[in-house]
Amino acid sequence: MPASNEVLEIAGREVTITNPDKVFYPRTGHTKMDLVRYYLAVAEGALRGVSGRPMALKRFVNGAEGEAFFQKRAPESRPEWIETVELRFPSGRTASEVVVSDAAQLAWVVNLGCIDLNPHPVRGDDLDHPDELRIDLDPVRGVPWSQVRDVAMVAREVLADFGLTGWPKTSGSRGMHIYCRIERRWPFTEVRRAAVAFAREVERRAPDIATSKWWKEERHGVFLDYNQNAKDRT
DNA sequence: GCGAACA
DNA sequence: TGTTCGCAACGCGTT
DNA sequence: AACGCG
Ligand SMILES: [Mn+2]
Ligand SMILES: [Mn+2]
Repeated sequence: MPASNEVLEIAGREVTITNPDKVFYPRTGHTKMDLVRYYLAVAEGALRGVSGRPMALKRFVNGAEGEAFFQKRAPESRPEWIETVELRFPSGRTASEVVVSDAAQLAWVVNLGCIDLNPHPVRGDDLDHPDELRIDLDPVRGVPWSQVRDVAMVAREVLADFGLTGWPKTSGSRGMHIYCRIERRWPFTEVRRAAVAFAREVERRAPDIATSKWWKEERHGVFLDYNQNAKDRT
C-alpha cells in the first residue's frame, strides 16, 4: 500500500489526511479515510454537537482497537484556521483546546486519530457557565441496552417534571448521554448539584435498574454519573 | 500522529 | 531518505 | 496526601 497522503478541499480549506489507507477498523477493514468520509457525510449533525465548544482530543492513532490517549492541549503545529480557547485550571496551569465549528476543522481532528468527539458542555465564549446539563448513563458490565433505555425513560419523566427536554445519544460502546439545554447562568458546581439531585431521584423511582452510587462495587444496573457535570469533564 | 534527532 | 524516539490529562469524591 | 473513577 502506498503511504501517500490525501489532500481534501473542505469548506475552502486544504486538509491533509495522512495514512489514508491505514486500517482503523481491523474487523471490517475500514480505513482512516473511510472514517474521514463518514464524518464528512454526517458533518451537519456532528457539528451541531461540537460547534463552538472546546474539546478534549481522544486519539486512537493506532485505530479503533488500539490504545487511546487523551490530549487537552492543541498540537503546536496546526493550520492557522484551527481555533482554540485557553482553559485555566485551579492549579494555575492552562491549556489551549481545539474548538471545532466547521467541516474542515472536523476532518483535521479526525486525521489526528479522534474517533469519538469529546466536547465540553460550555461554549468557547463563556467557559464557566455550561449550557448543557448532561445525564450520563453508564451501564455496569453485563447490563443490556434495553435496561439503559428503561432508565432513560424514567429520566425523561423526571426531566418532564421540571419542564426540561432531553436529547439522547449513544456514548462509548454501551452507554448513553442525555443532553438538556440550560441557561448559561450557573457555574459547574451548581449544575453538578442539580445532576446529583437528578440522579438520586431517578434512583428513587427505579431502584432495581438505576444507581447513583459512586463506588463501582456498590453499583447495580445503570449508573447515573453525575460527576460528568464537573468542570473539565467531557 | 508528528516533529526532532540521528544514521 | 528512512528509522527511532518522546510525547500527547486532570477534576472531584472518599478515606 | 493518596487513591478511585471517568
Ligand atoms: Mn458515560
Ligand atoms: Mn461516566
